[in-house]
Amino acid sequence: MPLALYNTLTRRKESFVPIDPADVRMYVCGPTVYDRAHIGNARPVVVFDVLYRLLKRLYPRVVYVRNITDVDDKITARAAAGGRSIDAITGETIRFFHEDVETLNALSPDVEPRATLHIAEMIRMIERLMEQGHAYGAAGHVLFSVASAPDYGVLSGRSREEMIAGARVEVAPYKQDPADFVLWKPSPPDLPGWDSPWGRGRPGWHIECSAMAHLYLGNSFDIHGGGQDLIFPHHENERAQSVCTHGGPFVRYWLHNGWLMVEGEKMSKSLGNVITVRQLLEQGVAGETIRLVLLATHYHQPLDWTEAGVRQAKGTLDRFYTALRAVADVPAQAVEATEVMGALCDDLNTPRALAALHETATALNKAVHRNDKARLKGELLDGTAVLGLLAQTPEAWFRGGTDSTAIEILIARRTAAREGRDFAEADRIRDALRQKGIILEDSATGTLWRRT
RNA sequence: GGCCGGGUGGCAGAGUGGUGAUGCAGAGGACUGCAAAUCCUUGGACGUCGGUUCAAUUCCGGCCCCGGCCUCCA
Repeated sequence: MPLALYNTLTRRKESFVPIDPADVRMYVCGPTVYDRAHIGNARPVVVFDVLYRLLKRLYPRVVYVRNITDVDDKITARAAAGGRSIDAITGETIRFFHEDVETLNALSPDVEPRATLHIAEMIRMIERLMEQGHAYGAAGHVLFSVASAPDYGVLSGRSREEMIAGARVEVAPYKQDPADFVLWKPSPPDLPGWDSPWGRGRPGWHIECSAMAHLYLGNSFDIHGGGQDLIFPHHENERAQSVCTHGGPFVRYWLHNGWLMVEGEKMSKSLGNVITVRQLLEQGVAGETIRLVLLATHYHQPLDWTEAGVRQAKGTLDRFYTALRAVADVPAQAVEATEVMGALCDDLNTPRALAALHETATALNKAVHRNDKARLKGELLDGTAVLGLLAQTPEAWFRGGTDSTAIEILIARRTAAREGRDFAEADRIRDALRQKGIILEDSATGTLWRRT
């Protein structure tokens, strides 16, 4: 099935043609590890996880690299404020990040390189840029010369003049050109630093991605992803560095996910409405529910995170798991969810894929013949698998973490009451369980229960 | 100020030059002791003003509103 992706570089949806179909390569900007992952961090993780799963179905080999930025002024500031070492903070935050990402059912990337372990590669790249006249030293810094990059600005769609005219930040006096940016900056003894030809210092923000992408994916690769806010300056600068270092094309398809809002407002520290994955989990929102909320809006659109949206995602998963539970005794047939694949191959249209899954669920609920059930069950499971959903059993989804013994005893008592036509007692037991968040469902074959 | 994206029914959210996705919520019905779940039926939309067209929610332009970026925020 042909895949089409919206390419930020051309501002068009294009058919995806890999450089080497036997070795598809993707790089996604990962977290800066100084704090717990919030839902804005979770969005690209989940979105590009779906793309990764899709690519793995379409191509025999996919290499997915997602970096970890573990040197950054925000980390340094956090360390200074909390009186903790940088290593303690980054180590803990990486552990937390992995925990959170696992609850979101995101697959691990093939490579997850840390910036601090690739300083040598960065230095080498900066040296090459200097040799080629794309970079210069000034006041202990090394700066990238934007004027030397022929097509600088094509990714973000802005001219150098516009950027300089619109700049709100004072231009450092040592820059030859106001648009030039830092490749390497000096570090005083109290800040993290590495020895380099330009003295003890630390890398600028963009060079780590250029260096690590080059190391693991080569001069040029297929897909580069990240949040929309990274288009400028991060990806524009990263692209300029890489193109100037290696000559030819860098990335074929640039993909950017939209911004996330909370209850209609921008999510920001100043508004105090930042929601972390951890907070949601502690409130009892399942990781799978979080994942579905993030996939219920097309990745390119802004996503408004709301309580209502969380409830709706939970309801959708209840519906899917209910359909699955009803056919627990029917083995799934191995079929491809072609509607879902078609939707995802159309620029990762997850809402359309979910609509198709709803229709499959309805058909499954209606099916009477065993072979229809087997086929539709297979279709539902295949489609949700690409989306990374329905990864658990209905049993675990509906009852996970609940002590069932007491509930089973009450259900047995209620069944006895019903058999004796004592509906007042039966309803009393049902209401008592409902108070505890347990919903009963009577059927011809017995009484089922689930948590709300 | 410059650049970019968006405005779809009560809500969420796709899509399309001409038969109005999908889900939730609402209404009615089937099933049930009553529920729950499930199934069936059903009302309801394309910010605004113009233009192109036989025909526009869909293409073009103006306007209004919302969001984002503009040197280190995913």
